[in-house]
Amino acid sequence: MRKDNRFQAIYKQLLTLHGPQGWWPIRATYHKHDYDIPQTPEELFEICVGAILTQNTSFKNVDLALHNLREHNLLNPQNLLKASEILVKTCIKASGYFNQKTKKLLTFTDFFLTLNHRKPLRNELLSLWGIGPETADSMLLYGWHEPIFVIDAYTKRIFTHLNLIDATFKYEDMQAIFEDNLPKDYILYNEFHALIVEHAKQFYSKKPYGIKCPIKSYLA
DNA sequence: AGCCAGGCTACCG
DNA sequence: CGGTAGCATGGC
Repeated sequence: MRKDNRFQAIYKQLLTLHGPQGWWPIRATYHKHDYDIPQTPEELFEICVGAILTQNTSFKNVDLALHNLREHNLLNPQNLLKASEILVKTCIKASGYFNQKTKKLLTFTDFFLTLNHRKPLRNELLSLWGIGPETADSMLLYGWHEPIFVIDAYTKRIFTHLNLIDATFKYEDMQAIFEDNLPKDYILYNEFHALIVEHAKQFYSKKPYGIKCPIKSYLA
């Protein structure tokens, strides 16, 4: 099947508009031209924790939570499991849904330790309570450098607005459209998703969505 | 003062 | 199967 080259063209447009984003932030720092993150097991764990905490939550609030966890030396799987639930909840309070997210973190951390440094399968992540497709794919992409395209609310909003995907498609169907129309490239998927988020924050955060979106005139 | 944020689960018809 | 209430806080 031939590729729809509009997907890669939009990527290039977004990169020109916003510049490299350098996800995933580690210790609140974006690494604009460094795609070799994480570099240590603890950085990998921090990415996974951040992926859970950022569910339906701005990363600003997540950053406050990560800071508290770091202060208490809890960005470490063994220490996190040893800590009291009260302490964990207190640390992550700013990221919202702290009761649910504490349970999610502990469930995930149990599983993380059983990995013994191997990469998890997507289905293994999805089987965990509290890990859905976006969280699993974010971990696999940004943590384990698996070339897998992350679909989030912003991606759906922008690309349905641009009439490039059907709003009724399910997660994996939308993901397949991106992956079928793009080279299977970790760095491309890494940047593209980050650029989508930045672009959505600028042009698709409040209704009516996309009014001043420069990509629209480019496509037309 | 609302509305929104880098979702997921449980439960309903 | 699709649709949606509930979860919770901080920023703007």
